[in-house]
Amino acid sequence: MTTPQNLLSNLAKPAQAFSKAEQKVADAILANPELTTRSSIARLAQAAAVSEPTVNRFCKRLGATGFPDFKLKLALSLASGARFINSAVAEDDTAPTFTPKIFNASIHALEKTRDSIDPKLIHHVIDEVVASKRIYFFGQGNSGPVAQDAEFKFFRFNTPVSAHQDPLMQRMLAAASKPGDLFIIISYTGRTIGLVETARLARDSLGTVISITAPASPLARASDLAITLDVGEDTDEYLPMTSRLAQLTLLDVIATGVTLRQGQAHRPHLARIKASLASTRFNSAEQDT
Amino acid sequence: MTTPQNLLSNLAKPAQAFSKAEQKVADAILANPELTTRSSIARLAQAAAVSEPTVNRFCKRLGATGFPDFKLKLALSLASGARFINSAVAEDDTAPTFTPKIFNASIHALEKTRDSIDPKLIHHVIDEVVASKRIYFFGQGNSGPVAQDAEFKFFRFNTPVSAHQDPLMQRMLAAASKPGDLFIIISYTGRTIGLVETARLARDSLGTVISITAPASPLARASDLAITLDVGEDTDEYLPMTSRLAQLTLLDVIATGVTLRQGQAHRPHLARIKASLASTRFNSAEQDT
DNA sequence: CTTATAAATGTATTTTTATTACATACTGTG
DNA sequence: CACAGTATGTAATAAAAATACATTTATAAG
Repeated sequence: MTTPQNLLSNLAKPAQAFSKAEQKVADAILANPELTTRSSIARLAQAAAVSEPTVNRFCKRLGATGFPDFKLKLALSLASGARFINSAVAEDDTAPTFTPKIFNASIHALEKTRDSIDPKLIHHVIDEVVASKRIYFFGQGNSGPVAQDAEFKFFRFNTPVSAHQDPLMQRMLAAASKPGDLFIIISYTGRTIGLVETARLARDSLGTVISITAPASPLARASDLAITLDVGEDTDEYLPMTSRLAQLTLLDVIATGVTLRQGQAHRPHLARIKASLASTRFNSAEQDT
Repeated sequence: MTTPQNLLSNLAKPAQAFSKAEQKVADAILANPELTTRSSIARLAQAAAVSEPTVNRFCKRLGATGFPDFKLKLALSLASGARFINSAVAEDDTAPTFTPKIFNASIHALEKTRDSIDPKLIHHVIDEVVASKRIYFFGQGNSGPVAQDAEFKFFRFNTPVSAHQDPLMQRMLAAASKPGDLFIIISYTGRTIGLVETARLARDSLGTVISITAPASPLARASDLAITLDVGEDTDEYLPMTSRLAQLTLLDVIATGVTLRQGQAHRPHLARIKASLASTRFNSAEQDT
């Protein structure tokens, strides 16, 4: 993806030392950025009540090579929802204002994750999943539901799978592991003592450990493979959730990869699962709940 | 946000009846779309080995008003990751190709949800949450983990909250409800018989029911308030997951709204929760797990 | 296999748009 | 208040895009 230039927030920044005429240009653009992306330099110059070269200089000052390039960058930063990204939710926000902010933060986190994932690593993880005889998903606290979700996702494969949130259960299963057992451990911080110890136990007993966690964390070091997610997290106030979306999507990527690897083999199995759900629905059944 | 034009996928579509020269233009653009957004019409014409008016006509045929407008739209569809959106994961995809596809599908789902949410409805939902004395999150199957996640999220408020996935438990709690009890029921299809009955039971007993579900579904009709999500779902093959991301983010929006409404009041409570987690971490504690 | 006709493409021109060079008007400082 | 130095505008030039129109190419009827 193109580097987000985020022109727009630069424009609005009061710290920017614009000259009088340039400020007029900035104001005119801010008044209707959408329109600006489709305007000619003459039109914008008129709207700002300045001369055309002033507009041109303004564009160059902001890092564009000229007016057309500026319009392009502006359009790009408009498209990426930059309008809200940098602005955290504030005390005086109301539903119409904070709703897009939160969605945009989530979108931004997914974009960031998408651009930072190493496909080779994913490939290796899929290898491990396909090779495994038994899969355990472990998570505690907020990551517990993620593990559970993964269980549903991986249930369609023929490999036995289960999710566990209870630390004692996790520890027992890890200690009893044997080759062919795959432990996928999810932890945003990678610092939860219980999970790190569990990972070590599992490897000591010859199980394989894959973690989805923070870069350079104790858990990452204690794993055979670590998919590290560095989603710049929300403030102290608002509990982390964007990381969970990234984790969930990542697990979906892995599940999809496994599906593709298995090809046609697993499909009858899938059909059986669907059929078993039909009777729990008011007609026109779909696959989810 | 701007309507995604998705020019790019139109370009690649083989169904498009392009003439010989126009096909050359399409190929030239597809060869390097990024570059095209910064090219002049002359440069592109040369790259495609056609005349300039041909390029211009090509642009108009694709719905642009001219070449500059075409470049703008192309840049926009490039930025929105349109490269992959319409292209479902295919049998011959490998990790480097399907990974961005899945992330983009998720991003797209969130964008769609963001643009379809009615802030007034969110406002009402927040009213109900703030007014409630007890909150229950119900979900079955894939939505179970979402309910559980919500429990974590809402735990920081002083209102007692719990999540339940067991149908019998759900039914019992619903039947025993009283005014002040708020049931938030999550179901992608809105057709799970057990959940719809549970909703009715809860309302019969004077509890309040809010659902996060499909538009015009039995569950939506059985609820006091229904937040409907219509995330065009994945194919039959790949189980629905984008809907869950939308649900999760939506719950985050609601939780944020409640936080803002409560203002400073709940903060000591939050601090206490954080302190209680500190000892489970390897130094430098963060808030998630 | 012509030939008429329409569609497609290209050439040359005009119009629009952007940039540059340069002149003028400000701003602040000694 | 004069003199840098910067900021802005004017006018000319260059670049880009769109148009009008000519030519070619394909298509179908005879």
